[in-house]
Amino acid sequence: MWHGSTDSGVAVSMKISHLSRRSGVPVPTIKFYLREQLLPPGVPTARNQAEYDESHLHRLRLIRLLAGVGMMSLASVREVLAAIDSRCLSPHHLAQIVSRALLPEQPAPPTGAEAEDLAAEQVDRIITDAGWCIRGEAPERESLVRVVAALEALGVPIRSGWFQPYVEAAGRLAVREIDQQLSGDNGPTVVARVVLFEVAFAIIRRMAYTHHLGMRTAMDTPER
Amino acid sequence: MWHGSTDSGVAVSMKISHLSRRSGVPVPTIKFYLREQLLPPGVPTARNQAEYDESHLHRLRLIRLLAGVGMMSLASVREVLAAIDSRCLSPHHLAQIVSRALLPEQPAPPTGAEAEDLAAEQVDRIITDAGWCIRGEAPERESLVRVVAALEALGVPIRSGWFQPYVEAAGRLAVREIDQQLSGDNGPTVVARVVLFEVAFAIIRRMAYTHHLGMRTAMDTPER
DNA sequence: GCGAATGGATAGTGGCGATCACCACCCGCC
DNA sequence: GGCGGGTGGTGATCGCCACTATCCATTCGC
Repeated sequence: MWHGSTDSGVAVSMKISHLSRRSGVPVPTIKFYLREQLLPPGVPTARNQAEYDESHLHRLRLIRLLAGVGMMSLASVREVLAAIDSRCLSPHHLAQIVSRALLPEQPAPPTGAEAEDLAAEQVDRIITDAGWCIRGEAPERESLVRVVAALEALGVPIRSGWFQPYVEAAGRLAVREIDQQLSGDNGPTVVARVVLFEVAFAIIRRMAYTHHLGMRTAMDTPER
Repeated sequence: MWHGSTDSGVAVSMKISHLSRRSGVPVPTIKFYLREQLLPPGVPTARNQAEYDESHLHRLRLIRLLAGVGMMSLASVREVLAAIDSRCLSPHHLAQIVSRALLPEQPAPPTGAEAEDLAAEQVDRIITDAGWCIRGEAPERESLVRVVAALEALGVPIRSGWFQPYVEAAGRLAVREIDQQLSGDNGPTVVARVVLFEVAFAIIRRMAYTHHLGMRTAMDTPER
């Protein structure tokens, strides 16, 4: 596909077109990322020549991973990259930043504050029942309040304990994931792991859903 | 908030401004949705007058739910609404359509087909191990293959059985959700349920993650 | 009767993620 | 030595999307 090139060789440095070929990202887009400071500049060898290395390739791949698979905006990508670059962050803090960058930042729709408060109460109960210490201003809490409010507006009663299985499952998976990455992972790897696990589980969930729907409904598949 | 109005009364019909007030959606946007055929036209009473009813309000809320909470494009919203309107679909088929509308339709990045095949093999093993019957062309499978390929490119080995806990958890939750909605739900309710469950669990997962990270790292929270 | 609201239609906005165009320059190769 | 294509840097431009804005003849409601 990339007609050979030095992909498996010891190419410690390359020009932009080479970087483009190895990453699959078009040259103008790489230039754009450079301009946006998502990608650090290469080391200049002349007025209009610069050399890029493996680190640029890795970062380029990471950007495409975050934006493509993780569906982050470039602004969020920038934040995550900044977190990676500031080496003073533990892998765990880093993971949390990524996790939060993954959740949609809805601009707080003007929902009636009445139902909102009731939902907030429910959410708080869920959180305390779970034994979690989540701060009140956490973006996760905000989002969940909105969702619960919507559920209740729909007539789905959120009895206490309703979310128990979800909470338990989430807890188990979280512990597992954290254990997995406790070992010596560097910044980018932690980030990529978090994103990919998140997305992978969402897909698996959908697969399970589809399968069990198929089980219940013993019919031909609708084929879209 | 909506200065009283007939929100709790028996308003079977209303004008566009009333619809706007009760839904919180600005009039121009409602007009836009009407133009885009996301919202059916009201019953005309004169050349430039039409009456809207509760069904319009519900649909409007559903549109905002799908687009806002579910983060669907209006194109996907349109598909889902069409599925609701074609009454020949079982709740299960409907749920599946929604579930698929929720997953991102990435335009298949030009990844090397080599790693792709290897990942496809892994994914197939995961699926068969889980005992699921997912068709090879299912969009879920496609997406998962891409994610697994990315994971492997990152050096995260996907041994067989690695995803076991995920698969089991997903299965349990799926069964639970399907059970919940087996009873007499109408189209819109099924759709809203699927979307809200999906989003809610994603948030709960993130909460669990944050909590357990906090447990491991007994430090002050970074506060973004 | 008259101001405000309505429907219908066309045009415009703002943000985002690239992509194009241009240009001086530099490298490799004949 | 020269020439053709690649290179960096920059500003402009594009396409898409989800809305908004503007206008106008009509019509409602008081």
